[in-house]
Amino acid sequence: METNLKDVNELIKRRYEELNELNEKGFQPYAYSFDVDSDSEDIKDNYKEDEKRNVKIAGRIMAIRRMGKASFAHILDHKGRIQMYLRKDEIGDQYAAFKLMDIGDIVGIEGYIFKTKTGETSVHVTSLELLSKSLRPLPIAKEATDEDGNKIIYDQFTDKELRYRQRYVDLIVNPEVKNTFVYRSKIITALRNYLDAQDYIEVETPILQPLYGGAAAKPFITHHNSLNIDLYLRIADELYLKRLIVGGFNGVYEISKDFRNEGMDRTHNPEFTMMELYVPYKDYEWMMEFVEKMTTHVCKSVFQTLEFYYEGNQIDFKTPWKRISFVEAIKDKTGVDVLNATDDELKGLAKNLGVDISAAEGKAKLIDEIFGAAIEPELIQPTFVIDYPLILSPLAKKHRSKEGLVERFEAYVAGREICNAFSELNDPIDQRIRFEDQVKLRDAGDEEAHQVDEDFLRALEYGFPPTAGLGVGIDRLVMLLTNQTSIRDVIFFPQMKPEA
RNA sequence: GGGCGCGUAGCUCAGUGGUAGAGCAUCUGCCUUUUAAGCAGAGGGUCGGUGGUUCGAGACCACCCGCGCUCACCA
Repeated sequence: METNLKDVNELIKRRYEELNELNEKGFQPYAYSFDVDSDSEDIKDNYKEDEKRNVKIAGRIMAIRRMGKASFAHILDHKGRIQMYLRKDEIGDQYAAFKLMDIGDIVGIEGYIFKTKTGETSVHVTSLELLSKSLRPLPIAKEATDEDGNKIIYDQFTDKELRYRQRYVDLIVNPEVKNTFVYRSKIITALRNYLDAQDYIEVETPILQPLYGGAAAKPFITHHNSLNIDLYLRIADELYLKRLIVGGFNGVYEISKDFRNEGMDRTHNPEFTMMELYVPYKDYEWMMEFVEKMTTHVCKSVFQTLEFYYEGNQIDFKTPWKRISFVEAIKDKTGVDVLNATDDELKGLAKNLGVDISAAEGKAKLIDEIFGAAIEPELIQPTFVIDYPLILSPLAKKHRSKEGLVERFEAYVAGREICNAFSELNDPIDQRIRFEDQVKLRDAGDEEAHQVDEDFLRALEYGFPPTAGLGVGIDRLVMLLTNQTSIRDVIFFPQMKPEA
């Protein structure tokens, strides 16, 4: 047997030999199709003692117990595991073929449902077909059930590096991983359904952008060959979606990947999923209620509850959520009015809070750091933090009555931000001033300050209706609702360094 | 990027200077309701990599690679 596999070991070599033997005996090891008419869950849920219902199912062999002329095996399909029972005297040649099958092989079976002596609902196989021969050994774990009915898993595949690099294997052998991703999908579907039901339309805007904006972040840079220009991978969708509101849409949203060229840790992946929504003629007050209603819809439709458990905290999403003022919250906690404090006072406060102030150069960042250290960790139950300092928010509209503030809110849950929203700045003259202030910050060394987007300003100059805008970090929302502590556990293929 | 930790068989892990181990998985034999099936036997290793110390290194030292946790930055 020839193979190109460099790392052929005994186990893999053995499987190639079996593959050959199957071919020689006339068993096609890679089938074209198999008609399935049931699944493991249906079989277990709908077993009736007095009926030998016939079923056809397909799945991956996960455990084999051979006893000479009869065998038991478990197969895993998209719903779970089911046991099958095979007898040589009933399936003849196919039993010989089964001897050449392994854990990991994908098979199609036909048979009737029965219960074993020990009470496990199983399929008594009348026909067995190999659908795909597996050539690599799975990191298979064994399962048992203890006296109290708890599942015990032996030698579970736990190596995080391998699990992330070979997610396909992780998904096969760690069923709860699949669960989390099914929830992720359902959460996004629920969001989309809710937005569609309000008649907001889902749109697509450029990922490759000549200028980047809509957030404070460092971009990835790429190059277009025939135009011979550098382009940025978007860090946010905001500025393009607002152009569409200028264009006259009555509410647009986009669920998409954004890219930020920054550090990676358990809450940051270089590419991540954002949902942004813009609704004309509304303000941030309206948007707060919208966020409450949308979150309620997602929680109830996906999880049938508003109560969640996350990192040791019981979270209750019942509305209305608490609202606190950004500036007042800091003042109440520390006695310092960040709006009127001098730079030295802010630095002193930051130092007292244990903030590393060498990294936070500007006043805006200093204030942000202070909030992060003093207030954020206490925001366990859903809380709207409202009315941010203007200098933190170059795209938000000035507060209608409070000097130095903008109409902006972030919702916090379990000490983490889950969304960011504001009454959008629709005054093109003010927007230009804000951009110019950003340029000053950039010139002063703030790499994450905005660039001036002249086309965006031109769009505003045509007339941008008053608009409420919202951004939701989908990965973090999924983490919260599925009780995952690492973003890598809610992204199928998290960014990794190349394999050595 | 800094700090701490980890990397030994397909998987989970022992092994702190003297012949590379265990359980599961794999292979051979027996076994027609088993279920971590069982019984008897067998094979399987570039101990992440490269240098060094030593009579002798999986272990000690240096550097490198990868991963995890954490701090910094951010969402």
